[in-house]
Amino acid sequence: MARAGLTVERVTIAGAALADEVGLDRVTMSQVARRLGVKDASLYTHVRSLEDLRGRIALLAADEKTIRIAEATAGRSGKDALVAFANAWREYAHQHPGRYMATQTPLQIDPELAAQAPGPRRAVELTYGMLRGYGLAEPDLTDAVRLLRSTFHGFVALEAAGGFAHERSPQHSWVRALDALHALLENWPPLQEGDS
Amino acid sequence: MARAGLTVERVTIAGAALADEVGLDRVTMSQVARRLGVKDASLYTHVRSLEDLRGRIALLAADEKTIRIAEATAGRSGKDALVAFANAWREYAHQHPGRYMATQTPLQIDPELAAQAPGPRRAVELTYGMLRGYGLAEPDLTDAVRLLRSTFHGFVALEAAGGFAHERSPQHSWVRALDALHALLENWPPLQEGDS
DNA sequence: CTCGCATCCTAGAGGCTCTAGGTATAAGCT
DNA sequence: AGCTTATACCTAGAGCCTCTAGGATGCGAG
Repeated sequence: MARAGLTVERVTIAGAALADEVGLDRVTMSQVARRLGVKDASLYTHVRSLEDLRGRIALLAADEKTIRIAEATAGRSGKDALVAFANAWREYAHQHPGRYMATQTPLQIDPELAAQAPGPRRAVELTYGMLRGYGLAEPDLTDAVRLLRSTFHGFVALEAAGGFAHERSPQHSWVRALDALHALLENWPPLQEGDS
Repeated sequence: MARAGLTVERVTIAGAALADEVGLDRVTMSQVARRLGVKDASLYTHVRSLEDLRGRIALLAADEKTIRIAEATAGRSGKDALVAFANAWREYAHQHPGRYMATQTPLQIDPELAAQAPGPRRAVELTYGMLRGYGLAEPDLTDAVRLLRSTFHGFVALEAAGGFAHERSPQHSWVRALDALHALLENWPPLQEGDS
C-alpha cells in the first residue's frame, strides 16, 4: 500500500484543524487518524501520546499567534501598537478556538521540545517592545506585561465560554478596555504602601 | 445490598473533589463511581452524561466562588472591596483548580438548570455593588465589570497554565495589578474618538 | 403486610488509547 | 540493477471508557 507520508507536523496540523472544527476535547487519536486516512496505531510512530499531541497543538498555536501579533504590530508604536497587538490576539482566538484552547492547558510537554519552540521568547520580546513607548521600568514593566496578557487572555476566554451573553456587545467593551489599558499605561501608579 | 444514598448533589460533589485532586480531564464516570462505592451505570440515574456532570461541577464552582466573594466583600467599599473581591476570586481558583477549570468550558448545559442556579445573577450584583463607590455610569459600568472579570480570570488562568514561570513572583504582579485597576477605576477614561 | 417505585445491579455494545510484533516500501550501497 | 536496511504503516488485542437495556431489591406509603 502507498505510504501516507506522515510527519509530526502533518499530524499536529490535522489535530489542530480538528480542534478548531469540533472542539479540543473531541480531538482523539482515532479521529485524527481517520482524517489522515490511516489507522490510529500508525500515529504513534510520530507522536508519543494524545497528551503529547495536545501539547504540540498548543505550541503550534502559540507560534502562530506570535507571528500574527508580530505582523500586526510591525512599524507601530504607542496606542496603535497596543490596539494592533490586542486585536491580533483576539482575532487569532476567534479564528482558531480549538488551537487557542489548547494553549490554556497546564502543558505537560517535553521541556526539550518546548525549549526549541520560538514562540514564547519571541512573544515576550514583542510585548516588551510594544510597551517601550510608555516609559516603564522594571519591575513595573513585568507587572504591566502580565496585566495586559491576563486581560487579553481573560477577555477572549470569557467570550469563548459565553461569559458576555447579554446586553452590550463584547466588541464595545473590548474597545473600551483597550482605551482603559492605554490610559493606565500612560499613568502607571507608583508603589503603594502595603504592597510589600 | 444497602443502598448508597446517592443524589445529584453527592455525585456532583464527588466529581468536583476528584477534579481538584487529579485534574478535570481525569474526571470520569468510572472514577466517580469507584469513589462512591457504586457501579458506573448507577450514576446515570442521577446525571445524564459525563458532559452533564461537568456542567454541574461548573455551576457548583460558580456558586461557591460567588459565596466566597460575597463573604469577603461584605461591609467593604472602595479599594478595600476591590482587593477583597479579587483575592477571594484568586484564592478560590487556587484552592479548587479542578472546579475552577470546569467554569472555563463553553458549558453546553441545560438552560433550565442554569437558570435556577443563583450564582450568575448574584455574581453580577456583587460586582456592580463593588464598583458603586467609583461613580461610574452605564455603559462604562458594564465595560469596567467586564474588564475586571477578564483580568481576574486571565491572571489565574495564566497562573494555572504556568504562564508566569520565571523571575518575579506572581504575587507581586497581582498586588500591582490591583493597584493599577484601582487607579484605572478612579480615573476611567472618557469615550475616545474612533470608539464607534 | 404488601405494593410500587426509585435505586442499584449485571450484561454488553461500541469507541477510545496504546503496545507488540509483522509486512512492505522507499532509500542507500555496491 | 540487485541487495540491504530502516521505518512507515499494518493487524491483533488488552484494557479502560461511556452509555443503554433490562432485571432485582430495599424503602416508603397505604
